[in-house]
Amino acid sequence: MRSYTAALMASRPVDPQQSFPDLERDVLKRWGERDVFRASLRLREGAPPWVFWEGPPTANGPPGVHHVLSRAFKDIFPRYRTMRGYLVERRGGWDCHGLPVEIAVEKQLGISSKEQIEEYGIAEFNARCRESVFAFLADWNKLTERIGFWLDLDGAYRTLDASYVESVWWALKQIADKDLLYEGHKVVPYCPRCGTALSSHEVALGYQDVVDPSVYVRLRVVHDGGPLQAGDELLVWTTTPWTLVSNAAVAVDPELTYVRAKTGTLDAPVVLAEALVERVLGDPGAVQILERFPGAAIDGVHYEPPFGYLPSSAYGERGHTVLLADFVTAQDGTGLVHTAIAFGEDDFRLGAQYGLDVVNPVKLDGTYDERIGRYAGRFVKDADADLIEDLRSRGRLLRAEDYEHSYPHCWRCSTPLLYYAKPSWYIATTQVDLLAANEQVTWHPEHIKQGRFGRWLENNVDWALSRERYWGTPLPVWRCEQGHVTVIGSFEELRERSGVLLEDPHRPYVDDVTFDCEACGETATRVPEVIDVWFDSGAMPFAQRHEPFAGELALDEIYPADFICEALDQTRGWFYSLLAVSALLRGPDKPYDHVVCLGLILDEHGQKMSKSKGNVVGPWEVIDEFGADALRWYFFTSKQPWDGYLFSPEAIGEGVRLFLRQLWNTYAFSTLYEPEAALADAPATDLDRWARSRLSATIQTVTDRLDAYDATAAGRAVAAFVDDMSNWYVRRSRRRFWEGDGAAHDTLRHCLVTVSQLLAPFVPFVADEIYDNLDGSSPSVHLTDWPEAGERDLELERAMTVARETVRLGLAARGAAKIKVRQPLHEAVVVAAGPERDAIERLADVVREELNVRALRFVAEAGELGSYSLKPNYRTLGPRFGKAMPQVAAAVASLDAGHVADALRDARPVGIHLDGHDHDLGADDIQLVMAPLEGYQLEREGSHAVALDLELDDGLRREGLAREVVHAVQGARRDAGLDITDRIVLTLAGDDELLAAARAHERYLAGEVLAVGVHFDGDGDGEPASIEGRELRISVVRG
RNA sequence: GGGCGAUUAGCUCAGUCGGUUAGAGCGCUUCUCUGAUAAGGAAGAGGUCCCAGGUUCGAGUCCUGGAUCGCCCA
Repeated sequence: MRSYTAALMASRPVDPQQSFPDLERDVLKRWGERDVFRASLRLREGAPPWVFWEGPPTANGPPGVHHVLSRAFKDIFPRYRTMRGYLVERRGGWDCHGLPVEIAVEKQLGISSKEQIEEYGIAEFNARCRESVFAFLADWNKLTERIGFWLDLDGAYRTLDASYVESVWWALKQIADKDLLYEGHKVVPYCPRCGTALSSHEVALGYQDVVDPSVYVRLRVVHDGGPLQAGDELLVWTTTPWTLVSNAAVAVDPELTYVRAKTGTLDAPVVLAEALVERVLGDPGAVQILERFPGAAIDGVHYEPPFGYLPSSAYGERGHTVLLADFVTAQDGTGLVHTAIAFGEDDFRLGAQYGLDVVNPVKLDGTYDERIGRYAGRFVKDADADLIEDLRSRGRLLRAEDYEHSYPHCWRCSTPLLYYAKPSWYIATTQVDLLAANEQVTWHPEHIKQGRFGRWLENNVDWALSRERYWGTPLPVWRCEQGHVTVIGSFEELRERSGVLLEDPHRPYVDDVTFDCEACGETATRVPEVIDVWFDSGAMPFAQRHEPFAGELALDEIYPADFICEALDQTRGWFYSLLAVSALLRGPDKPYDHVVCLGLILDEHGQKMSKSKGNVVGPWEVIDEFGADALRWYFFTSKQPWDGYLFSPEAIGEGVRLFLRQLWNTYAFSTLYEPEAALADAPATDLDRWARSRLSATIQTVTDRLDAYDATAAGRAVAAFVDDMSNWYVRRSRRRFWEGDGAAHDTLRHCLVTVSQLLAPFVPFVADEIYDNLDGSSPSVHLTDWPEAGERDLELERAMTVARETVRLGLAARGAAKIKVRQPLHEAVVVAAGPERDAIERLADVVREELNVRALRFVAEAGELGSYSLKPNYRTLGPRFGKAMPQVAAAVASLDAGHVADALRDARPVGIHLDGHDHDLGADDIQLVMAPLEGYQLEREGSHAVALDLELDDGLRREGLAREVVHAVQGARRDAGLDITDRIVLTLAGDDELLAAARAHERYLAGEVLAVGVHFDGDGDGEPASIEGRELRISVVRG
């Protein structure tokens, strides 16, 4: 066992009022001076690696408190693993490309369209993007450092670097070589303002509740056919009237039942799904059903389109006819679905199935082209009202109303998205087994795997990769006029073909590079698109190292990461792109092992934080007031992180008061007293052994929970131990510290130093300060090895639990009797038997002192103080007796309690009779419960009770008064502003009985108040005090 | 409309394998202790464990349905 005596002498004095933010700034300085982060990596050189990947944020906006959340969790596990002996490299990274950056620059420039960007010049525009993307880099770095997130910021990877781009190209080439990169003509969510298609994860970011028109349109049947006659009207429903101008067909479910119905208000019969008659036409009594038939019966029926701008022939043979489809439902609308091939995914598929031609009369800026007559040039969404009016005036409208629903908008500019058939480059992620890769990942919380993420992967569609934008990794696809496609996988390959070695691979420079097509010799030029930024981030594992060009690590040495951590919104973002890129390149092996998935941060009322609501709590205001440790501690321990947080400064302050202050004060106390030479080798007590055993238990729990990525339970276990130290170990051991007991000092020091190690991953600043002052044998706690749990003394731990319970009961009894703890009493009578009694006897001194009684008397029989009643233990008996439990309970209740108590004490079984069989019950099966006798002041719980002898004799009363005098003098010391270790000369005057009591216990009094001299001849001008109505005058002079 | 999650004291949260009388902290009331602690201790008030069914000897816990909230998707 190590002695801390030497270290003690060297320890700095500790300010109990220490400001944590100030302390943290000092610790940061020390880390800098001692180069601790780098030292922690050097220390583990050659050790087995434990791989962490930083999901790159974009630094073009200031970091918020939710970034502190993810950065706190990105820090705790790497710190822990480092202490466990792994080499944990932590490279920072920045996501540099993408629309957010372009939007910000557009705002700066006061422009808002692609034309304006090209007018401005792509080279200059991208140069501005390059600057703007790091506009808040300093803020990010400052915050990262301030919260103690150890990350290699100098060596951070950047997705805009040429080396990074080249690795991304390499990956795309690999994918193309597997025939998984293709250009498709698909309906994509498209932002007409940004002029680009959006990926599904981008669409997910922009759903808004909006009110759209909901229109029911009547389409006149042209020829008799099947159950229908010319002039009948097909009813279709849509919430996008602007697509009606390019209506190409009507879809029905072949198996659904439709009706031809006559209403009171319309001349012609109408056609719709039977199930929707009432919803669409109202009062069913006023509707006459003429025919009922399945949808298949009207296959091929011709109708007049709602608008005549585009002739049926434009769509081919089946233009403006009824088609059979599998996506029609009778959930809403009419059961007949308006189909505009260019503007819906289902529509497009159906059109392809029936061989309809794609006709798209909407230009890329979202306005109608010249084919749409009077609407040409108008933004489609703005034309809705006029189109509806047009239908109404021509008798084609059944009804138009408002319809509130959630509709996707552009996540950056809030423009409503259009679904739009466009050529676009895809990665065939449906051809790789993403589910198999996910299967091997361990998610925290578990349900993400099969739930949110797994369900989403099951419905995975091909990855729409291309963006018709400027600031991004250029799609490395060149195409000649013959349409031959060449995918370039490196700068060197491009140089070989074109003779150009790119310095900057971005647009517009890369756009100028051409070469002769290998297949036909014609000139190949690059396609104009850049790629989805999520592909950039998904390529981060190898691109951050410029692999495979650097040639240091193979893919299977790079993958998988041991740990990644991001917020829940990344299920469709980085979690997906990492998984997909890995699966595309290396198959179904897991890309990452453990994922901690964090929840959202809401304000204290559960509202989203937003600038417009003014409820945003910034990271700096919290850190400046409470410190980074406080914020970290809150995130780690206030709740399970994936459930999200109701965030308020008050909640953080509570953690400071209840945990950090308690820890700090315990630490400060440990530096107040020095061991006396004579007591340096004092023997360890049960209390010492208890503290060390509890420490071992805590090490076990914290290690176990951190291994399971459960910071919450781990942190709470440390807090519980710190509370045990502060409110029990130190409280019960104070006198030993005053006296200079070496064993007590060593125990407390050992516990605190070990706690500082356990806390190092959680609250790295306070932990390091405590370690540095109390031990300091290493330059930082973060350079130490994680503590090993020592042996535990389970019997002693259990005994202490019983003893503390006994104290609690005794104090409750005092409270009930209104006898202050200062007043000593003769004895406490404890009812306990067997191991409980052994436990209390073993720790009798602790119990006596805490209760301030001279003696403990044990009563094994309940009879003297109360009587036992019996209760069955359902937990043990339930599984054994099952349905018979009610009879067992009755049998137990009818046993003689005294007899059972005797039997159980002697470890003899108790028999009950049930259904003609005898059963033996043991001590675990029956609980003895105290029932009090009348007339006794006692507190009981379970089988265990404490009663107090309240009789006072003169001796006890004098001692009680002496304690009151001590209490009063301590108050006077404090009022006089003395340090707690100052010696005094004490002069008392006043009530004779008080003075007599003080005189009788003079040595005790002097010892307690650190008096080097006590005089009882005061002249009455000391500080007045009143004890039980008696007057005392106290004068205190520093001695 | 679908998926996932949540709902336990005024507030923030625990609650293991289904087991007796559901816990902690904060806040509140009363009392108390103090030679580290703006702390600690005791007592009190505060609960239809979202609702309704079901399974079970026994349900906060398992099942089914529903409500509300959040996120995601249509």
